[in-house]
Amino acid sequence: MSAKPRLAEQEFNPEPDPKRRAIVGAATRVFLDHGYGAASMDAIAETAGVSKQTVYSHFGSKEALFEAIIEDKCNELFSSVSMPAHTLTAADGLDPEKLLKDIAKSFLLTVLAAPSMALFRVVIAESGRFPELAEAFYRAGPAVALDNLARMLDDFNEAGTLSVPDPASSAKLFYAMLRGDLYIRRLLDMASDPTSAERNAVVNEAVAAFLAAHAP
Amino acid sequence: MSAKPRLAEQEFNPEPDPKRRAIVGAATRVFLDHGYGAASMDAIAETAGVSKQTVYSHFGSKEALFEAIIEDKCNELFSSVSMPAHTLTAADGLDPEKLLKDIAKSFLLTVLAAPSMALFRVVIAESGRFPELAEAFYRAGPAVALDNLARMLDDFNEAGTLSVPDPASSAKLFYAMLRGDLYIRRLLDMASDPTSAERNAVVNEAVAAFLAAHAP
DNA sequence: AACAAACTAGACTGGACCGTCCAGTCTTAT
DNA sequence: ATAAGACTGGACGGTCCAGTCTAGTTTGTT
Repeated sequence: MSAKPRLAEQEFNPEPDPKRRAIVGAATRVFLDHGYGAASMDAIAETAGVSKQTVYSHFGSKEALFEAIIEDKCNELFSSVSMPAHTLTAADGLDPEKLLKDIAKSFLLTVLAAPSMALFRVVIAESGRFPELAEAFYRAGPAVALDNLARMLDDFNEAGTLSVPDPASSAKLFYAMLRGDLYIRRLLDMASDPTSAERNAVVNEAVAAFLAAHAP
Repeated sequence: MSAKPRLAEQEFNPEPDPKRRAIVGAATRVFLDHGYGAASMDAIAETAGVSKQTVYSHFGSKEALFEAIIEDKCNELFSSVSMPAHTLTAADGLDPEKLLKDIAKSFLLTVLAAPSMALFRVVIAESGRFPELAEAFYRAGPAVALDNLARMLDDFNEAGTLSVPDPASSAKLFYAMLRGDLYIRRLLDMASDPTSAERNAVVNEAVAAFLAAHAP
């Protein structure tokens, strides 16, 4: 009934419902800042500059709004993670070191940034109450990244550039190496958004160790 | 005023106040199960089999109780992590592979178990509201583990058994390798407590890669 | 026995919050 | 003009909870 109260005013919409976008933006900020429990629907409505009733017209409940916001944010944040590897998979004859470094840099740039951290913290905190959100998060992010990297490592293995007998495990190991001390401290909100130099130090050490362990 | 209402009834206490212990136990369960916000003081009092006033006599507020419980649990869980390495540091002439595997197994056994996971989830979730708890967690756990491992790697480096030019960074890398996909899925509450075989698979792969990257 | 400290059970206050309702306004299409 | 539908702003019921208070009971010490 309340799924899509909006009619197709314009099929080629320049802005698909500004109120709805305002609500989504406000809810994203409030939920990611305060967590599910501490976020109030009044605060969301006020932040959006919208009446509370309007919030309930678009999203039926606090739970529904929360789920919509989290899934939205997952897709937004992970779109950069899932895209580039597709184009890279086909490219053979490339330097494994450069490619791994590019992937690692892109990964850390996304994952260590404040929005990803806030999302991850909330998803972890609510994984008990919203297990389906935790799974959606995993499938949209880590699962895709692991899949792409494993496929790429398999290419390198067959090309003889690297020795990767178990691409899936090696892909997991590679990303694990990138989630070092800095990652933990970011999760605990003890470190601020790192500089590219700090990220590169992690990238270089991880890639060097990974290459040493997978020399042909 | 309410810091220590209890007198020194027995200096050599066989059980330092059973009521207090009941409250601590109940609060630990409730806080770790439901998180700070969703935990109610009534539920804690009832679980402890104690009146609410007694809870407030021992711990002045919900915040104070929460902080006490979290710090308690940190010290309890990390006592196993901080102890063994002390005895190992002095032992030279040992096989690095065996030692690293022992450390890794002990680490994963502790860290992937349900109580550590529950604690970590809550600390992450409340790291914004209770930054000092996040820091206490880090200092009692990761910091100690990193310190001990770095010292040990330095010993191996000087003995020539391994090549470790930067022990602190290598220690971080080693623990990072252990926090792989299984760790993430545990954090997201998607995987149940792993079997020793599952843990050992992670250990073997990580130690092999670490040794390859630090061959003398 | 007397007394004080600790405890219990339950009522109570004050406030936050979810979700609903409603009277009235504004926009848009017919 | 009229009608339909979205939105506002505020009030409101019901629930939950932190923390306080009271009156009465247990416990241990002197």
